[in-house]
Amino acid sequence: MAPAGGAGAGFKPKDVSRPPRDLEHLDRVFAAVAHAQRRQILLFLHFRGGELSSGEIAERFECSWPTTTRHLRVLLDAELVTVELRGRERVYQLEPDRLEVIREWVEWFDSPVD
Amino acid sequence: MAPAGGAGAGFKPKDVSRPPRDLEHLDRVFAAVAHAQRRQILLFLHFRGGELSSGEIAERFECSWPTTTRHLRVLLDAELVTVELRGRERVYQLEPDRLEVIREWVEWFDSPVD
DNA sequence: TAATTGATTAGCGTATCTGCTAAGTAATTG
DNA sequence: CAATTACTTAGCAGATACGCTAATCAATTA
Repeated sequence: MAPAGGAGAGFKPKDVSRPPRDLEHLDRVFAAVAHAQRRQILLFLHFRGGELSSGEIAERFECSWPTTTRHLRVLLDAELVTVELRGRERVYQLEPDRLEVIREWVEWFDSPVD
Repeated sequence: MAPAGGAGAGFKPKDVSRPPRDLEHLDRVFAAVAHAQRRQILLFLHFRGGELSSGEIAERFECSWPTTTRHLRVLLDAELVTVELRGRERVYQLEPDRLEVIREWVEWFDSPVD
């Protein structure tokens, strides 16, 4: 047990030697949800059934469409969403399982101090 | 049910008209944990029993002490830690309950889409 | 194939973040 | 009370983040 040098993802014994990729991933997830609009986008996706086009998402926010596009890119890089091209639309899909790393991180604080 | 405009804290019906203070708080918490070293500080505090002096924390990290002091300030502003003065030491205490807002936020994604 | 629609990319300005070193404050020790 | 110890504050430089508008690209429609 040891929440790993940098970010402390909640992993099991066998994962001890995981490459830094995971820490980078955890970092990207936390960085992604650090912005209120990106959190909103994720929730919006959830409550709208898990998938929405760029336009539907951009429409929902007051900032410019390109700004929303960039937020979507950050969410994509964190793998919190995926995209699928449909005709000339781009449909973003929520990947709720990816949010588990956050939950797991918080759960470290439930662990006995020993 | 509605995760509130900006950040979507998990709150119950009676909280619907909470002032923006809560959204600001959620924002500060997410911003605070967005940095790997700050996440490490919280975990370090947890695994060391919940309280440590500035020196003990600063010692643990490679960056300069003032840099760590500022990270601690961010954690304080997010109310994830508190300080207590003891002689010339400053003892930081973990406030694990404050992490609940993160858990609650993630739990929105467990809710049925309806 | 020209025009339209849906969306991204490019590029820029400003603001915030993060790191550093140097200077300052406050309690304790000699 | 001077020196030391423990820590924070000030101030600066470089990197990132975020918002915008203009330009571009790709699929459809006329």
